[in-house]
Amino acid sequence: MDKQATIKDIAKQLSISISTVSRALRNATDVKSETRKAVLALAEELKYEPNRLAISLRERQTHTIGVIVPNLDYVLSMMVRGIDEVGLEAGYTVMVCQSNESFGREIVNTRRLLDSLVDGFIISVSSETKSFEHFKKIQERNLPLVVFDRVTPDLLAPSVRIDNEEGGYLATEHLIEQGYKHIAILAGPKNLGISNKRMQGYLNALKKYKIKKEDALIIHCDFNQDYAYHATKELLTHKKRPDAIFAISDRMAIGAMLAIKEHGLQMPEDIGLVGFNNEPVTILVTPQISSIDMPAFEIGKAAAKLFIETIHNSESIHHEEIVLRPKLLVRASSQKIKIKNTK
Amino acid sequence: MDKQATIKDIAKQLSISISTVSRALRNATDVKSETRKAVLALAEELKYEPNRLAISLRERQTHTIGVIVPNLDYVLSMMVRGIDEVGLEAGYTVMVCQSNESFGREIVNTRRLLDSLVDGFIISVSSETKSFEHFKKIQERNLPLVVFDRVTPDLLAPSVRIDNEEGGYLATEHLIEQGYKHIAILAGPKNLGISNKRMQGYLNALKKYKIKKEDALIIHCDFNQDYAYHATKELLTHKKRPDAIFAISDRMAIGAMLAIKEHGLQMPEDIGLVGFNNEPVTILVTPQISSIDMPAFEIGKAAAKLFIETIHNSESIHHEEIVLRPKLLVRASSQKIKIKNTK
DNA sequence: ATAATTTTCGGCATCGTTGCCGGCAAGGTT
DNA sequence: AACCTTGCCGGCAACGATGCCGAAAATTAT
Repeated sequence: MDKQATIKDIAKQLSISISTVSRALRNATDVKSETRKAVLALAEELKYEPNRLAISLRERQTHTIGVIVPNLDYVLSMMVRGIDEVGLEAGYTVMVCQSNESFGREIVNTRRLLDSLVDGFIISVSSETKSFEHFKKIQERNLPLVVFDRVTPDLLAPSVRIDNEEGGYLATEHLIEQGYKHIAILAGPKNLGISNKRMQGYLNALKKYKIKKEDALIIHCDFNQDYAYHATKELLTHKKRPDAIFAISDRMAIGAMLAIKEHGLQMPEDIGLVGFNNEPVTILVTPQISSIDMPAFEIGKAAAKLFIETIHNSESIHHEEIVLRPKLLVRASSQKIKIKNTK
Repeated sequence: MDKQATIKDIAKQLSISISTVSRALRNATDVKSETRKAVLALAEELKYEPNRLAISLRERQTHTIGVIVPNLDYVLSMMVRGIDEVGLEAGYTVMVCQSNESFGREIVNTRRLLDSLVDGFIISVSSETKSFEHFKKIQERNLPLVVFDRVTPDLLAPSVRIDNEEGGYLATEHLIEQGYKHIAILAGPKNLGISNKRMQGYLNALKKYKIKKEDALIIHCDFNQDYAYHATKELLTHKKRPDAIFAISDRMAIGAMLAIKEHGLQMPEDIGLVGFNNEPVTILVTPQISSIDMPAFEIGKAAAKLFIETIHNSESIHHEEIVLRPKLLVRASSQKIKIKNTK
C-alpha cells in the first residue's frame, strides 16, 4: 500500500498491455468500451494517479513556475499572491524562493529551480545583485523569464512594474506644492533600479520647480527601516536640516518618522514626510504617512499573465513592458497647507 | 543550443558507452583517469547538467518540500524564511503555496504538490479547514508531514508551535495584575486551534484569579483587522463595556485599537490592550501595543529540522511535538500601574 | 467462402539516468 | 604456459508514461 499504483499494475491485474491501459485512461478512441470501463474502475480502486515526473520527463515541461523574490514583505507577498492566483488558474504550480536580498542566495535559488526543471521564471531581483549572468543562463536555455517590480535594464526581458519615476515625481511635486523647500530623499542602494528611478523622479520635480538639487540631501542607504532611521538622525543634525523627506519606501519612511519624533519635530508642520508603496502600516502610525500607492496584487497578476503569454508564443520574442501608473495618497504627514487654512 | 546536453551526447561524441560516462561523472572508481578527464572536460564544454527529473524518477524522490500556508503575513513569512533556511541547507528546494485561508484552495494546493511528487509537506492549516482528509492522503502515501503554528489535534503529525495556552494566560494575567477587571477577548474563528488555545489560557487566568467569565466579553470573529475593528466597536457600546481587551493577534489588536481611538478612550488609562505575535507594527503605533512574542523564524527552522529528521528515520514513527515558550512584552497599551506610580 | 476493411490491442522505442552483471584484456602468479 | 586477479568498459533493464506501428481479431463486402 506504500507506493502509488502505476499503469503497469493495472495492466498486470487486467492481463492487458500497458499501452492499452494508457490509451484507455486518456484517449477514448482505439479502445473497446468494456475494457476502458474495466481499466477506469480498477484505476479508481487502486487510487491510480499518473506520475507527473514521468510525464514531465517525456514532455520536457513540468508546469511549474519558478518565482524568486528578494523577501516576502507586504508588497512582495501581495505580488506573489497575484502570481499565484493567475498561475494556479492556468494550471501552473508556483515555486517561491526568497533570495533574502543576497546575491549568492539568488544564484543558488536560480540553480535549484533550473535543476527542478521549472518551465520558466518570474523574478524580482535582489538589491545586492549587480551581475546578471545567472539570469542569462535562464534565457540561454530558452526558458521564458519575466521580471517584475525590481526591473533592471541590464536584463532584457518582458517586465511589469509601476512607473517609479512618475511616482518619485508625484511625491516630490506634492511636497513642493505644500511649501517645503529643502526636500531630502532617502534613496535605496545605488545599484537598485527602482531606487534610481524614484530618485530621478525626485530630481525631475526639483528641476521643474527650479529648486536647486543639494547633494547633502540625497542619502543612499540600505532598503530598510533601521538604516533609514540612522540616516535620518544624521540628516536632522545638519546645519541646514531638510524640511521634508521623501522616502522611497514606507519601511524607510517609518524609520525616518521614528528619528523625526526623537528629534522632537512635528509632522507636517516642522517637516513633511512621504513614503512609497502604501503599505497598511502607513495609516496606523501617527501622523498617517502620505504615500505612493502600489498596485501590488495587480502587478503580480500581470506578471503571471505575461509569463503565460510568453510561454504560449515563445517564437515571437517581443519584450513587452507593462508599466502601471502610480497614484499619490495625501495624508497627514505632508499636508501642511490644509493646516494653515484652518488656523 | 536549445536543449540541454545529456549524458548520451557526451557518450556519442567520445564514442564510449553511456554507462561509462555516467560512472565517470560520479563514481571515481571503475573508470580510467584519462577517460574520466575527457568526460569531465566535454561535460564542462557542453554545459552538461544532470536532468533531475530523470534522477527523481529513478530515485523516487525529488528533494523538494511542499509548504502550504494560509497566507504570507509577517509571522508566516518569517516562519517560511526559517523553513527555507534549513531546507536549503539540507539540499531541499521549498515550494511555498498559499491557501488564502480557503479550504478549497488548500485541497488544490495539496493535490498539486502531491502531483509534483514533493518528498513531504510542512503545513500550517487554513482557518476555514474543518476536515482533514486531504492531509490524510499525504500520510496514506507515507510521506512525511510536519504541521507548524496552526496545529490541530485532528491531524496526528509531528508539530512545532508556540504554547498558545501559556501565551493567552500570560497576556490575561498581565492585564489582571494591572488592575483591569472586565477583560474581553477577541478570539478568532471557533474551529481554529490556536484561537481556542489562547482563549483557554485566558479562561485559565480568569479562573486562577477568581474572576467570573462573562460570555458577552468573549468575541469570536474572523482573523483579521477589519472584523476585530467592528467587533470592538460593538463591544464598546455595551452597557458594561470591558476595561481591557486581549486580542489573539496583533492584527486584531490593531483593529481594536482603531475602534478604541474612535471611541475617544485612552490606553492604558481607560482601557488596556494586549496583542499576540509581536509584529513590528506593535511598536510603531501609539501607544505601543503589549504583545506576546512569537519566535516565528525559530518555529520555521524547527519545523524544517523536524521534517528532515522525519524523512531520515521514517520507520520509527514518533510524533514529536515541539512547543516553544511564549514571552510577554509589556508596552504602553497595557501598563496602567506604572502610570499610577508616576502620578 | 474469401477478400477487404475496420476495430482493438500489444510490442517497441523513447525521455535521461543509474546499477547490475558480464566480458575482455592486461598484468601477475605458480 | 596455464590460471587467476584486477581494471575498465559496454549492454541491458529499470523508473512511469506515451505514441507509433504493425498484427491479430472482428466485422463487412464481394
